[in-house]
Amino acid sequence: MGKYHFNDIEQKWQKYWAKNQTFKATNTSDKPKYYVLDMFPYPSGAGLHVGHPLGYIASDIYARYKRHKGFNVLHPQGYDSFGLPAEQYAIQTGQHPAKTTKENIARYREQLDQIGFSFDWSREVRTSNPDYYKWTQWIFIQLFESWYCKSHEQAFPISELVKVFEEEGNSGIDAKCDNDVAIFSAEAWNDYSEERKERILLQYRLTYLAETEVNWCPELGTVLANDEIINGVSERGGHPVIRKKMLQWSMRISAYGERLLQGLEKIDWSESLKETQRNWIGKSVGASVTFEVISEDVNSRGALIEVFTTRPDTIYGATFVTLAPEHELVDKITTLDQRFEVSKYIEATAKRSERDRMADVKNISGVFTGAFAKHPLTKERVPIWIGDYVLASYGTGAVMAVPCGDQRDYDFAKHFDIPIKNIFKDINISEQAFEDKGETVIANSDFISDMPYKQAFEAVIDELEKLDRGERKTNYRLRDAVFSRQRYWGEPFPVYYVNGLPKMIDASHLPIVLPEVGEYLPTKEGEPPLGRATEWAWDTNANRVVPNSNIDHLSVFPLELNTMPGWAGSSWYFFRYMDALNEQEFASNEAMDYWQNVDLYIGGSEHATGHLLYSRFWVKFLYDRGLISVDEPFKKLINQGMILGTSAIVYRVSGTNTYVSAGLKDKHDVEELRIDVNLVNASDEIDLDQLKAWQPQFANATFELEDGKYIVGREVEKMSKRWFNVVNPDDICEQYGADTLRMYEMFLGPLEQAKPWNTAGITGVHSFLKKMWKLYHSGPEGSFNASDAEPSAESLKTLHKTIKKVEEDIENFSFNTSVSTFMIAVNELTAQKCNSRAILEPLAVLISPYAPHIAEELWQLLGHKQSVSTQVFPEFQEKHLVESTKDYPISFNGKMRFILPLSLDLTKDQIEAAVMAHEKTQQYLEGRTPKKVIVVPGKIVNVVG
RNA sequence: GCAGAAGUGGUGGAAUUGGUAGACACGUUGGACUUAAAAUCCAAUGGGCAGUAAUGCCCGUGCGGGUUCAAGUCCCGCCUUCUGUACCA
Repeated sequence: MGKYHFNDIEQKWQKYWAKNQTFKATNTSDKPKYYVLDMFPYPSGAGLHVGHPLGYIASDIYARYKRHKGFNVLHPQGYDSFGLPAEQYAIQTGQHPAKTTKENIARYREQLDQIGFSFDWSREVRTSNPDYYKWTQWIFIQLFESWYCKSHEQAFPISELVKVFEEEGNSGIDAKCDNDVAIFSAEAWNDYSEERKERILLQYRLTYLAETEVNWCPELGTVLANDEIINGVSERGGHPVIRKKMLQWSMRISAYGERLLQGLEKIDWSESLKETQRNWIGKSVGASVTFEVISEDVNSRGALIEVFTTRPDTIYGATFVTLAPEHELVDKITTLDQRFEVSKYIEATAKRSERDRMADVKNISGVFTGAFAKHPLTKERVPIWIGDYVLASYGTGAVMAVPCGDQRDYDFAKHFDIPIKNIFKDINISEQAFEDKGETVIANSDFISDMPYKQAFEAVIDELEKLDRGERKTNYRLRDAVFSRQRYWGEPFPVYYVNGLPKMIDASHLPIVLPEVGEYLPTKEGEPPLGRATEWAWDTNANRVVPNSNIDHLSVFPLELNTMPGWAGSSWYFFRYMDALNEQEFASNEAMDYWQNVDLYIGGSEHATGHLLYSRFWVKFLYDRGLISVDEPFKKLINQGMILGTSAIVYRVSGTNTYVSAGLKDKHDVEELRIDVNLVNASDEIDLDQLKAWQPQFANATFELEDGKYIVGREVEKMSKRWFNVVNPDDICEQYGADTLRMYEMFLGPLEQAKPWNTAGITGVHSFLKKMWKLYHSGPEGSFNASDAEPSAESLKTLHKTIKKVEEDIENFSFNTSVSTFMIAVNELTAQKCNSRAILEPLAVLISPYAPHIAEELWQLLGHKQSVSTQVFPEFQEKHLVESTKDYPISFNGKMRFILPLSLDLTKDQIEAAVMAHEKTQQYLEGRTPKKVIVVPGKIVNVVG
């Protein structure tokens, strides 16, 4: 006894919590609810590093704090366990991904438990478990069975759409659907074959099968989403990505563009994150304008080119039209004599990957089609060009080029010597385009001349509408999300094909379980890995999966070979926690009505345009269909900053096996190599024996030392296995304990800030906990000592200012400063020789969110039978400050402040300045009484309100 | 280019509504204890000047201006760094 044995204490209490299910949340309670969620981890083979728990510690502190405040807290955890790394490991080793995933999860769980989180593990979810992905498949079916009505801005069942088609046809429907849907009458619809009806409905469904141009990564053998591509190469592995057309499932997220944008207004997220989503949605308001193709050729005459512009006011400056190389009209309008040039150009751009195209944006390239279009207002003939600066995927894939008002059009026109017409009054455009709107008035533009931007903008659209040559239009950058992946380790689709048409399996037969395959690679024919499954066909009579050999296309049909992307399972998991064991529904209405949505969500900002956007989309959809009662998933969101690694670098003299210490590297031509940071001590010195044992290349190397030491260089970068800079929490827990780790991670700096991991300061936090222990063990030979004596006023003041500060810190998520507050409190109480229960008890409760294990132990020593974690702490509920103002004689309620001269040894200047200030502010103070006075010795009295 | 965030000691970082800048911690230095080391405890620690000393004065929050009795904090103009995004018409 007497000494702070953190390892014993921590194990003891972790066992206690598990055994007593201390943190199990109930779905019914008289208490107010609070839902604290972490972004669930992908269980990678490398295990947790010290960066992972940062956000979990913060949310755990908040969850524990809310329990003390009297809330019924839901604080669950689970695993996002489908994903590429397990699959790639399976490809290399032949091990089933389910097996490695299970092992990795076991390791994660062990590491998480060791840190003492207050998770309710009875609600754990794993996205790769059939009883979970059953509901992911179910939601997919709901999306398939829905369409989006733009006039109501809401999703409805597809059956209602069919009813309208049967009665009125589709001309009155304002739906978010494919662009090329033909208009039909009710009679026509009723005469269509079932197959044709299905094909039409597919154009309306919220998830639909379509030939889409996708980002195909040959190396990974899969399709990637836009946000999985960084600078034209795959996020994972950095492999090149090319564009390719494939039949894919897509999600009509574009239907929700406006609502996803509007919804940002009512949620408490950081401004930068909201801004990222706004940019991603990319709303721009403008007009669509139609240009008619004029040519002698009968084929192309009268063809209409639709362009989108945000600057209809500049329409009189349009001197040509540019099409994207992939534009569908290119082939049709190109004249005979330009045909060779055009096809050569298209071939050349198609070969270039997106990456290359992005890499040389400076190079202007394009080709003339030979065709002309009629300007809708001037009726003049303008040439039609093709240029790869126009993107097929944005707007209509065509632009009206206004060289005087757009720098890209300007550069293009200069390069190809196309006329530039100036339509801005008193603006010189001989050097560059004039892109500021509203800075000048329009000139040289018929009826809109002399109008300012806004007026011209409206006038042009009105005129175009009159001529039926354009209309007001809002364009979104947000594109539909491809939902098919050519992978094994993901959710199978509940889909089979009849004559190439997709059919949903009835929800009562879910889950459709991932089949076994011999290998996890695509087939020789280029089919996804599920193409290797021998038992992967759907028997519509038996309603079960049967061997492929039974396929007869009469009652047994092939199943979908793609799987769902990683974001499928993570887009709704926060509802599953509310009722994780429910076998009848994805969660019961009672559970969802009680928990509503996530009050506090903590996770990394890298999910800004992926998970966080898709989740909002699915939630809005589920809300539309009446399946849930909230339309935003996460009320408050905090992005914890990344903990960076500090890599250690050795310097090898080029072409040799000699390594020089960091101070000598400038004298040689050296290569930098990263070595395991665990071989280096706090003063950057390597243990050479360990290094030699670490990798064979160092065993026989020679080392040039400085002062008998080999000093490494340092580089702060992302913690990653490949930089050998990963620090595991296990070692820290063993050496200092979980409570130290928790407090130290908080002490490192503001939660949202990225910061390098550095163990240098950890002893400060650790010795604080030892001092804390000692405060409660002030008896002989360090024995436990608490008295029932009245606490001193001084100690009460220390306690209460600590309560106040810690509460404010937690509410503001500035956990780093509370650690300091605790240190000051313990120092003060130690100096006061305080051993009063009235102080020691609340202090233990107060620190328990941060250092739960030591708090439990002290709480028990104080004679309590119940866990400190379950205590509702009244002092947290009502601020309860000992009168700290009694040092100050005056009290004051107003917000004004004034300054007076106080002591006689002020200089004449000081007195004059102060008196002047006093007089100036005196008038504001009429009728007010000062609240608090700060005395600056010998100088000035400062009165603060 | 656009958008967002941030620049404070040797280091990580504190600083309510503008009110003693540098809390707290690391590191460093000195001291106590010890045969010694570790551990622990105590003291000093932004820079400069004056003084034996207590102490006093001056300068200091990226740079240049401004508002104010008072600016790390507010305003204007720059510089730098990080993060996201980008031929978005």
